[in-house]
Amino acid sequence: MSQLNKKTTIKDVAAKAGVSVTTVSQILNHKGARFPAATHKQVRQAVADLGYVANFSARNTRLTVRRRTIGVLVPQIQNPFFANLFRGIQDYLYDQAADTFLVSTDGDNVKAQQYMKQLIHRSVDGFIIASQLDGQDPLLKKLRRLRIPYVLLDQNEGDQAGDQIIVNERQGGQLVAAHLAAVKQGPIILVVPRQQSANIHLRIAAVKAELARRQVEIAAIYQTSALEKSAGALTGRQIMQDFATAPHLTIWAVADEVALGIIKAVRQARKQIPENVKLMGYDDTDYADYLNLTTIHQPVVTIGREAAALLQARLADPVRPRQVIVKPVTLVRRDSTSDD
Amino acid sequence: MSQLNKKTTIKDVAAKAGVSVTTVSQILNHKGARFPAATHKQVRQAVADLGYVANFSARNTRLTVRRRTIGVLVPQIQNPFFANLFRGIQDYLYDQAADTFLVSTDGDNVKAQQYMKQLIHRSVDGFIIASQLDGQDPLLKKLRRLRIPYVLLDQNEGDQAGDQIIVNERQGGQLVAAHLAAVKQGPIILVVPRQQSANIHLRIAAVKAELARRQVEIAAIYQTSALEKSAGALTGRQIMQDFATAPHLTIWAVADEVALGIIKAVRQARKQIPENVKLMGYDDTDYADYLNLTTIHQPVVTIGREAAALLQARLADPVRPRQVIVKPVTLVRRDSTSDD
DNA sequence: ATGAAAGCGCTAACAT
DNA sequence: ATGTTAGCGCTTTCAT
Repeated sequence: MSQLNKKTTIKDVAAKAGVSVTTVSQILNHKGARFPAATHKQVRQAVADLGYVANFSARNTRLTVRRRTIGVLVPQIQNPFFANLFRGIQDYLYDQAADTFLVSTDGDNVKAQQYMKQLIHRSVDGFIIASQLDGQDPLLKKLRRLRIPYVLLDQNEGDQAGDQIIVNERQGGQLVAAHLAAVKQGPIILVVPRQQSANIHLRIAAVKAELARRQVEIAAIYQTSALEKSAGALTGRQIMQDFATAPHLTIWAVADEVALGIIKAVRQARKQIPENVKLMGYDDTDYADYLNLTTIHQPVVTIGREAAALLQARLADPVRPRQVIVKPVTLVRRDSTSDD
Repeated sequence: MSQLNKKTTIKDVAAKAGVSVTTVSQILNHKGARFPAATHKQVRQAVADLGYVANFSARNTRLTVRRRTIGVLVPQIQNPFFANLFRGIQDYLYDQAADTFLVSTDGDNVKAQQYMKQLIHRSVDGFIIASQLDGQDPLLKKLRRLRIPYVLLDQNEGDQAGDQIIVNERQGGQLVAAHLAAVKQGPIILVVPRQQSANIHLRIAAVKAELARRQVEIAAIYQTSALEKSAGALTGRQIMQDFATAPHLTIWAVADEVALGIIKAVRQARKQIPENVKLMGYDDTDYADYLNLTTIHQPVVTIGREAAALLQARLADPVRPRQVIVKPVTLVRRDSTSDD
């Protein structure tokens, strides 16, 4: 059988085909027009027989136009929001001759740092970062120092260097507030994360401001430990306990995943949505439609595609003016806030 | 400012530090014990000043132990089942000095083929394949020809070459049937995919066999076009229409995502789960718990980790005997099949 | 303690 | 139509 380790090289192919390595290289790179069909055939045959694949690294040392490599950093790939973001990115890059290393940081910052370091060592051409990072984050500082371009998603401040795609959080917050005011039933409760990234902070501030403008009172604001279902369920249980005697409640959760946890808590408290509790989320995750959850739609697949496009443009022209794209959001009404 | 294109090389660093490239290389690769601290400092300083990162490809041409690269193929990263699988894989590989290219094939076989081709050209060391592929699939044939190792997930036959992790579908099917028999209320309906991969086929066959053994009748079997929420909803609507007059139904869906679509259809038909419809899924996706869906638990994160371990072992020893690991499943009872 | 030189597998310029 | 040679950026051997 075949040797255990030694990969077959272009030399082996050349020897087997009875030609020089140049001939093999040229033909395999579609620059062998001058060689007769017979030579092509011999070479192809030898390649097939030996199962030869050119060494990627060796090729790259000489090649001028290389296939690009992109690093993608998301906080949680299990969250369908980020899964769809990734789809959008892959969608675009697929046609653009680039491959993506995906890193799901899962709240582990040390891991994220180390992974990033690895990807940098891999000569990754650029990054798309959806994990919340402060502009002063050592990771971003490092990227800037190394002049590795990156596109930041959903972080409205703190970084003045990278291209960005942000969502109109002010508009989103206003839509939330207006809808809460319209469907309001019993006390209004907001569920927000303890740690607030810039964009989430803006979102919440906009909700508060618009409710205040409409003179609608907020009964309570609960802090949840993470933007995850389990954290939402915990907070939801607390709410149902604290407001056990209230026949009606109106709750807004900062993200659909959190709302999903609250749905569970409401059910466990043997209350009904929307009869007893009107619930609203944010993101319009794949699941919102199936859970009948009123929410704010973010065009996440599009955002992924545009982020990839932004990065690609930046790679092509490192000195083009910095771009910040703002995407609008829309309200999606579903039964979780309906009247009956 | 810095030049537009030219990356800084080890030569630039050497020049700036006033030493030879050898010295730089040695120090940067932690083989510079013999150099005095002063030299180290100069080199590090030059590296920092220039923002130097060693060219990955150039390094790799000489390096003996390289960081590994793994390709991961999943049908749909938005499905939390596969997102968690990926987490398991990344979890394990992270410590094992390997990085993963993720490809979500999204039912596009042409795209999958082309992506694979790219990854092969990238000298990917091995693949973990969760996309359903026939053993005769050209993709697998190619991998075998090129002697690139791969681990197949969840495909019980058709391939005798790669290591595999499979789930005990027979056991799963029996658990489903036993539970259906126990909670049965009205006609029993199965929802299965039109295209059945080997493992899904086994699962369904086991359900049928066990129901037959228990002399429990299946009222109808519906075929759904894909293992997706939207397909499930479509089929669910059809069921609710066909059985509009039945006060009670018992439905098993081949996957949680499909069950989720059915939940929506049931709700739209203004029926209640579990009062009117007892519903059961398969997979125990993150969402099943939040939707109160009775289902069969597959230890997916573990499967991901073990798949990665299997591949790593194979890379370390290409001639070790072929491994096939069978994982057990468990029934998870929730309210969607409860009594009241 | 340091560097010159060889060589990794490949592509490309330059003969022939 | 084909091969010889240089060189990519790096690591490693071997002198000094």
